[in-house]
Order: sequence, then C-alpha cells, then structure tokens
Amino acid sequence: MRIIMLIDMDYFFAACEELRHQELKGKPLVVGADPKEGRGRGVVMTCNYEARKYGIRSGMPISIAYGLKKDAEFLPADFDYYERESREVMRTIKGYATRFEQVSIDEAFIDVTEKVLDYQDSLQYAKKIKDAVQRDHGLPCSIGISGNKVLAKMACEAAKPNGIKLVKPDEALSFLAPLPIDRLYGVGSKTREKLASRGYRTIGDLANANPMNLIDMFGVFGTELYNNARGMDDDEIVENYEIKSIGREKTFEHDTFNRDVVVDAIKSIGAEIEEELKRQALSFKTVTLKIRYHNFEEHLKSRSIGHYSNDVEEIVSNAVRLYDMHAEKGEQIRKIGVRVSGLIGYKGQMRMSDFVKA
DNA sequence: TCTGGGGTCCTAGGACCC
DNA sequence: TCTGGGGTCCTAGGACCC
Repeated sequence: MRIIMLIDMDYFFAACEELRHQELKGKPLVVGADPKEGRGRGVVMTCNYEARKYGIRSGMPISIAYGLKKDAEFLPADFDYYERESREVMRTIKGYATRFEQVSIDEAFIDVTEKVLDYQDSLQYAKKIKDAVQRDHGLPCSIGISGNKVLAKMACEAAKPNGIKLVKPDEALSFLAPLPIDRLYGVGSKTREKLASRGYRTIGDLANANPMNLIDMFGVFGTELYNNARGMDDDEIVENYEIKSIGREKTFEHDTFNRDVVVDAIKSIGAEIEEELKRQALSFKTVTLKIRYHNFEEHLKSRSIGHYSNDVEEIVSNAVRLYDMHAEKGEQIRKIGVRVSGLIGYKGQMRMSDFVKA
C-alpha cells in the first residue's frame, strides 16, 4: 500500500505577486493579459480569492474580468520570477519525500509511504510540510492525501484553499460518487457532453456503469475513466521526467494576413526556442507550425528535417516554409506558434532515455 | 463573454522496410 | 498472379491539464 500526496500551491502566480507587493494583500489581484480598458486580448492566468469574490476565474477572458471589477489590480505574468519561487518551494517539498514528481510549476506528487506510520500519521506529516512551505517561502498550499495519484489529486481539490484533505482508499467510492463528472481528472467539456448524452452526470454514475459501454464509447480511455471513477489508479511517481517538446506561440494584437508580420513573429519565436534548447542542451528533429485563424480554426503542419539541430536558422526556415506551403492566404491569422520535438541531448550530454535506447 | 500559452498523450492512416 | 504481417517513422488532429 502506498501513501501519496499531491501538494498544490494556492493561486500561485497571484500569491507570488502578493509576496513582493505586500501592499496588495487583501485586495483583488489578477495576473494575466493587459485588460486595456476592456479591449484587451487574452485571459486571466490566476487571481487571488478577493478577486474570485467578484466572479473572476482563471481562464476567463480578461475583458470580462475587467468588466467585473475595473479597479482590481491587473498585473502581467512574470514567469521568470514564478519559476524561481517554484524551484525553491519544490526543493523544500522534495526534502519530505521518498519519491518526488513535479507535474507543473505549482504542483508535485510525493510518495511518503516510508515516512509515516499510517494514514492518521500522514495528516500530521502533511501539516509539517504545509507549515514549512508557509514559513520558509511565505506561500500557501493545499495537500491531498490518498493511496494513488488520481485520488490524491481529487482530495487536493477538496482541500483548497489552504487545507489538507485525506481520502482513505476505503472512502474513495463514497467521496467521489456525488461529484459532478467533469471534476474527474481527464474529463473535460467534450467528454462531459458525450457522457451527459448517455445519461452519466456524476462520478458515481460512471463508477456504476457497465465498463463495456465505456469502452465502446472511448476505447482504452473508457477503461481509465471507469477505474478512476472507482478511485483505482496504479500510475507510478516518475522522478526523472524528460521534456518531449519545446514551443512558443504568439497571439497578434490584431488579426493579420500580412506575411511580413507572420515571418517576424516566427523569427522571434525561433530565437526564444533556440535559447531554451541551448539552456537545456537539447537538439530537435521535427518542427511544427501552428496557425490559428480569425475564426479559431487551428492547423498544425510539421516537418522532420532528417538530422538533429539546435540552430535558430533551421527552426525559422522550416517554419516559414511550412507557412508558405500551407497557410490559407485569404484568411486572417490570429495566432502563430512553433514547436520543436524529437528531442535528444547533445555535446556528449546523454539523457537517461538515450541509455535506454542504446 | 469571447476566448493565452506551455505542455502531454492518444489515434489513425500512409510510407517504408524486412 | 494475387497477395502476409510486424514494426517504425511521419504527419495531422483532438482532448485535456495547469
């Protein structure tokens, strides 16, 4: 039996901003796109709980957030700063774990099976971690505890904000059953609609389903849905995670069909990707161009170059070529993105996966 | 209401090789 | 003359998560 925790930082970007702007504490604070008096493009990335009182939520168009609370504090995202804070917090968390897997800038799974006596004891242990994060970094977090990753994640959702929630494996079914189906990890709006059309509305409905029906609807994903709905998951904690792709994208201030504007964007994106590749000592084999048109239709075009490279010229020339070959010239473009994949270490710095392949 | 940017994983058809 | 099966790589797109 395992004891797994998910530690999730509360409203992380906004909490980081409160940390360095103490005067903003207690006021509604929104991190995201520039609202430009309600004409801004883009969305809310994170907001604090004062902002949530006005109905502001992450992912919401920034123009709507502005409409809800014009005199909230709107700040642009400073990822370099959040990354630095994240690294320090994660180092603290890792110190409490036998196994540690960071899943995003503000979340990590840890295995503490060998650090605690039992589930009851894990509650005290979680409190220790939570207090250390608050004391040493000045940042709040929530912790979910259970026997696997999916349940720890679901428990953590119930713990927010600033709490700890334990769901013992034998409590899983009754804990999950009443929750709306899209609260289940892996169920987004499309899957929710598809399930609703067949009468499934709660996680309990899924847990009581005939798994064959779910497999008919979703293939192997149906099995996963069924297992997750019953709180069953044997996914391992992966310690040495390796990045699979690096991409950057840019939404234009105004939609455009001007090739020069697009090419300029590809060049600056290419330079950023090259910098990241060199920072991580990686080379790529495949370039993918993403175009989002004015109507939100999105197309991906990709090209493998037949060798490994970390050169900005190869990123840009291939992306521009994909643009020239495939872009629908009469259509206005809203967003352009470039991603490189098929990554491998270079300069003799082999990665773990290289050894496995060898 | 009007919709960002960073990623991951899965599927599916076709090419190509043995 | 009419025809296999497995494996891998490439490309395009969809869904999801934070």
